[in-house]
Amino acid sequence: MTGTDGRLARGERTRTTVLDAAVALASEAGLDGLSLGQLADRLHVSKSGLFAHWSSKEELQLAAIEHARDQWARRVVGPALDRPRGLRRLFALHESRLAFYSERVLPGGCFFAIAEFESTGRTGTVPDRLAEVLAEWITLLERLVTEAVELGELPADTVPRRLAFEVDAAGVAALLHSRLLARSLDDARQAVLARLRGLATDPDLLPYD
Amino acid sequence: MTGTDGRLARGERTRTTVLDAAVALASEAGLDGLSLGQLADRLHVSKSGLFAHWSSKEELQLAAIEHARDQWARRVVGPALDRPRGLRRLFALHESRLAFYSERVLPGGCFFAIAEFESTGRTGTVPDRLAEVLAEWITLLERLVTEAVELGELPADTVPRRLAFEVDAAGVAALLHSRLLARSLDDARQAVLARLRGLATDPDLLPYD
DNA sequence: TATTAAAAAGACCGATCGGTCGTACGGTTT
DNA sequence: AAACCGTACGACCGATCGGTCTTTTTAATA
Repeated sequence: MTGTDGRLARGERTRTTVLDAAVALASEAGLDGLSLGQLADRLHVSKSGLFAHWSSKEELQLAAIEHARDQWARRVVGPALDRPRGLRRLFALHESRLAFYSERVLPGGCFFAIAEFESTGRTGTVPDRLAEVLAEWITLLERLVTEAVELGELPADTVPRRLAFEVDAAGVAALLHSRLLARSLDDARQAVLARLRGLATDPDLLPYD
Repeated sequence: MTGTDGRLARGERTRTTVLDAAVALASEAGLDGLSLGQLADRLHVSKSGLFAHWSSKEELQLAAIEHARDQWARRVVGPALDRPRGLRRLFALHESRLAFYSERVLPGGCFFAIAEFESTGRTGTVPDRLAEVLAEWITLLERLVTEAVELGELPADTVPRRLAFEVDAAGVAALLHSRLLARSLDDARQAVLARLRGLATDPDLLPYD
């Protein structure tokens, strides 16, 4: 009987638990401010126990990136892909992103935003991987815009890159100011909604408010 | 003769030099990542020499905030206030902000952006002061929008808070992605320009491209 | 039951963190 | 000249950083 090895299962459980806490901690302090000692304390495990699973802080950082990416795919991208292709899917993606922030899934708001700020000007495997994941995100936004154009729901002269930038910008600013400006999440929703309804060939594809 | 005390003058010179470096360093590593040891090394002074001017790291952080605020007022806000009140001044503010980023005045791009991200969820005099400065900035944007409305250059039903949010959002996203997306600064300019021209009662107040 | 291997702990390392203290230099005042 | 004060330094402190090594615990297998 070798179907489930209790030891490996325990390790996998531990790994998931640690990465959950690591992503949460890093969303506040950044990947750099992520301290192994604090992480161990918070989880009531020993610091050296962490090194049994990741051979260095950098490896844990890389694992945390993958963990955060999975979380984002499941909680933000996934639900949007359930909506019909085109304008509605684009706006749904924006909305589920804002929901991720307002529900305070992560205490710091967003793992990748602070990580991207932190890695400006630096080099290494961590910034490289972050750049890849962020390029993925922008590409997804552009693709959803392009699909809406192809479906005739947005004008043919739309510049997907720029509209994707605008939608993302509202999300970024909403996150950055969410502590300071009470209405930032609502503003971000309204701004994108008004913008998309203004461009749409059929505004009724989107909610009124 | 007590017009200028050489000792005080020397101290003031040192303080300015240190704060210049501190703001530059913090724009990359954040106010938290700002290390007194690294700062001292970079300036070729002793670490304890810094404590002759600021009694703690927190005091230096607060002084750096004021220094960065002065720099922002001089290099970004000042030039915009030279333009005529209304739409032109609003767009000039957005442009000089983007110029601040593209000229790489600070190696990390912007002192306040990373500081705001860093201080999410924390309390203390540093986050409090940061919140004040950022509220100042948003209020300035709102005031310029309101002035444009009062001059009849923007429609009467404009919501200043929301338009200010949109303009700021483009700037924030431009900064965040400036390392990753080559055209982010240009996109931020075009997006706001198109948005303002679309709203303006007289689009000719703004450039064509 | 004895063996084996993964998981976790504990003691410890050099480096760096923010911060303190005593001291020396140099310009100002008396 | 002496007293004074702002500036700056070097030595040093306890705490924490990322990381290593050895040992103990836990669970599956022979």
